[in-house]
Amino acid sequence: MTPAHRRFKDAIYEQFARVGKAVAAPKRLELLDLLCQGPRTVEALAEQASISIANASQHLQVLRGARLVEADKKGLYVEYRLADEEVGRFFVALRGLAEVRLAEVDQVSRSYFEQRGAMEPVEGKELLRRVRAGEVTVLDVRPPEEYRAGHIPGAISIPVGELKARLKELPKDVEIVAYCRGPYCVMAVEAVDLLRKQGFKAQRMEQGVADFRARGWRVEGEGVNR
Amino acid sequence: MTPAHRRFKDAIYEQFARVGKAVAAPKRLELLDLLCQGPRTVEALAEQASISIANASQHLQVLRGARLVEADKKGLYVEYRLADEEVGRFFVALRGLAEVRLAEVDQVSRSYFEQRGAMEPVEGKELLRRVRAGEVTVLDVRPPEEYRAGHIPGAISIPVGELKARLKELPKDVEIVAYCRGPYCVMAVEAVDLLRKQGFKAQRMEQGVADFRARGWRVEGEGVNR
DNA sequence: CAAGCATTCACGATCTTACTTGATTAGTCA
DNA sequence: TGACTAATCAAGTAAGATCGTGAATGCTTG
Repeated sequence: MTPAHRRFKDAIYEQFARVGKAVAAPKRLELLDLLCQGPRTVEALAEQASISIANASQHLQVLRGARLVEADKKGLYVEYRLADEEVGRFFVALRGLAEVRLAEVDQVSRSYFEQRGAMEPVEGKELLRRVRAGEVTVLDVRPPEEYRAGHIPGAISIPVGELKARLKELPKDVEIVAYCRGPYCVMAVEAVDLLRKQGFKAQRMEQGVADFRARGWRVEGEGVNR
Repeated sequence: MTPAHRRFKDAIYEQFARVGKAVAAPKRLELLDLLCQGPRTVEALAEQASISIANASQHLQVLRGARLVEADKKGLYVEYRLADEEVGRFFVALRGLAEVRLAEVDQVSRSYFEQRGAMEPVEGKELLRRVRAGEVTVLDVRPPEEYRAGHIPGAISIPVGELKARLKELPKDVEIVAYCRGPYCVMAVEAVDLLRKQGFKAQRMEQGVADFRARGWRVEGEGVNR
């Protein structure tokens, strides 16, 4: 017969493990990362994570079972979103722990970004300071829905696909800092690439809105599409 | 043929999931929690988590594979410890997320603590303030190794098993605040129970050293048994 | 009411994980 | 050296997870 305190501990850690299990699959982490950018339909999530809709639906239900995300019907679509700001912070913490502890994260991203000629010339901290102080033009290159769901204060929105056609909206003389979904998203890398070739002074910022929120910094335009 | 950016994303999220998988099993979380209190041998961990030694060893290797813990041989024993303070903070964050999001955590612990007559009469914040200000006698009822590996500044160490025999070491007039491994550990509950029956003014503090570290507060006697 | 569509459910194939038992390794101490 | 011991490894089983396919659900719109 198991003693009561053992049964209690087993029950408690089993609950904790619900959260652990929810973040144990790579695809669920990718979905969570996408949801950190803003709410989305199942279809959009499936497409952006490159999985089938049925599969996405199942993963989302696992996440919902752990109460990390919530869903409600918006007309014909079901819209999923993070259940709580705390979930975004937790995701950023997990990602940060992986970055700190797993050398492979650095290897994988280094090999990818280097082969694309992406570099880290400017000090991250100094760049963040200038962004926050409004000393540079901040450019959000994510899809417009994500910009609407929340963006860095003062940023202008030009999706990376439209950038080439909308270059005239950008200043040639002041420095431009482009950002996207976060350190492992490539949209801002592409944007900076293009801008530099066109003679702009452009930098990439690794942080996205999830990182800003996790640091307790202000994010503009939240809750617009609730 | 999968595009390069997809392969990159898959590789990155797979790395993140290593951390997720490591915290997906209840027993591994229990081991992690124990290791937050201080380094331990495989045998001690197995016993305290109520699993076989072989099983504990395997779980510990999973944790080590995710670089969350480190091990080195100390004479006849292998001593495991957290790889990084960040790991302790991550564990506290996961636990906190489960507490906030999962009503079951509250239910399970409430039903257990209530049936033992444990209560939360004092405001947690006010209690913490008094502990940090040194206005009360702080009592650490964990095993002495754990006290040695790190304890709340100014706390005195009397393991819960020895408490009855060592009551004379405690003051009758000033308030005593007992703590143990954390909110889901029952040692401090027992201690407070005993103390009150003996006419002491005793309170239980839910926080343990892991919580103090996670808040960036000072912990005394760290690294003594490295 | 019926057609259309986004999402979920159900089932099965394949893979992974947790845990046990028993053997093996690598260190200690007489 | 040889008995002893902590920890790991290896193999097997049972349970659980991932993901695809195709059918079912339920809302919306004509």
